[in-house]
Amino acid sequence: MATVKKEKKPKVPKKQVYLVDDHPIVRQGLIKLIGQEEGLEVCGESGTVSAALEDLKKLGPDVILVDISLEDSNGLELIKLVDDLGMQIPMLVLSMHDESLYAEHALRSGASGYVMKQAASSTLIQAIEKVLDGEIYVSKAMSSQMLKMAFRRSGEDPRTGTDTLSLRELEVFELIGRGNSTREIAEQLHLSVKTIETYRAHIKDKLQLRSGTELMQHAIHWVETESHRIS
Amino acid sequence: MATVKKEKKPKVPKKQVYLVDDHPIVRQGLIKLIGQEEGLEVCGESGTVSAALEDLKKLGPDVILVDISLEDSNGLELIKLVDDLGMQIPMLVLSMHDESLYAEHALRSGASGYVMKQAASSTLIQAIEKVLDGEIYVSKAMSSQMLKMAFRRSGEDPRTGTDTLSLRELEVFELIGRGNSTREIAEQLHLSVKTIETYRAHIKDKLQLRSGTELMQHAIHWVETESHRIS
DNA sequence: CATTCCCATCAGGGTTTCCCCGATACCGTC
DNA sequence: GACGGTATCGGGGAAACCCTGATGGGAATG
Repeated sequence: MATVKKEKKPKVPKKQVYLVDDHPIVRQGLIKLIGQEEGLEVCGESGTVSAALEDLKKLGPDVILVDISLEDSNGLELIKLVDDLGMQIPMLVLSMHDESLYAEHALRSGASGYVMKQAASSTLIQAIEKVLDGEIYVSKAMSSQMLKMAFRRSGEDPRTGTDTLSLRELEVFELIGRGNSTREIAEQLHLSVKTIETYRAHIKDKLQLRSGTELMQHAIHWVETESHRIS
Repeated sequence: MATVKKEKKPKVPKKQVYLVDDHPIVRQGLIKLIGQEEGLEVCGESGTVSAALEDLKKLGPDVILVDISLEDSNGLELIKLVDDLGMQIPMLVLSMHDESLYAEHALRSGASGYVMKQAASSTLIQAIEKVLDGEIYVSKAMSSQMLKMAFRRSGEDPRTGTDTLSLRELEVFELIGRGNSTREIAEQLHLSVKTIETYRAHIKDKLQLRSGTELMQHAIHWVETESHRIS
């Protein structure tokens, strides 16, 4: 089914878009939204990493839209897998999660862009076209922040901002992420509360976080996603 | 565009659907999805409670689709407001949040149904038509669970977990998980800081958490994982 | 229909933590 | 040997937390 209306002049073949999102309703919506565009067409969709991988080999789309949270795994895992397979397909992350928490991870995993679902639908279309042209898309606010980050550590192995932290700071960061309070950390490390407070301040400074709440959010997030491959 | 085949006889006027969702992309998708149906038509949409209330008075739709998380408030608040205004409009909650956490609250607030975004789009259409007929829609799993709950309403084992939280408490819990401070939450909900502190205390109590740090840890973890788990 | 229970909202006052100012001392390194 | 980074602490005010209340409004129970 889904016979396309004006099939008569296929001189410019439509770019094929593949969708990966665990919300069928959102998928259906995206199909309609993208199908409305002149140069775009949805060639397939799924809600799981496994189904997506199968489809991708068969369909060979021009661009992939990936949600972060999927039924069986994480969208970033899919992106890494596709990237490792050597397929040269631009991938755009479409997520309701906050950009500041995921965008950098997404790009490092191999994505070409990040769009929040809070964004306007025109933004999504723009982003798709940008990554189809081989460029990177993130919001303006995000790109300027990432540029700042990139400048201050030019030398080393670029991971997250955590690599600018000193050993002690990293230790404290991890303990924060595990749910310890300032006092508990001080006791655990046999240090003064004041010292831990200083570390918190330094970490916030280096990671450009505004409040202690934000610090905690990032610490917990980091512990859950990335601490296992460091220690 | 999208000229419907048999438009010549509008003897059965289309039912007017109003959308409230804070994700523009999802809204666009829903418009296309619903507009595709014979008997349905989207007459308006917004992402905020205030805008929705204005529109509703003017448009008088036949049914309202409401997301839980909105830009300025909570979808259930909107439902209560509309319910209190005496408008006899069936309202259907459409949310990415787990049904077991919100469905009961939603129905108590005055909604006629609850559909998760993880559901198939055909489910949504069915649900819309059911509530248009004046009936209640929840998933089969949910309805049986609610029946069970209703039967053993003798105040036995107090359930532990997020489902013991009241509406306000859930709201605050989620805002904590999104990295908001107490003051920020108070401002966002137009409440006193003291009130938010009370909620935090209640949440800690109900969830058996010891420190505010632990509360935050759980809230952040919940926000990050809850959106893609289906029970 | 009085009682009880939960929910939503807020206050007072003491304790703890956060945050912005420091400080000292130990390192390298250039 | 001046400089920058690290590790360690402190003072003091602002903010958040914690405990103990209070009020009013529903819903449930008897």
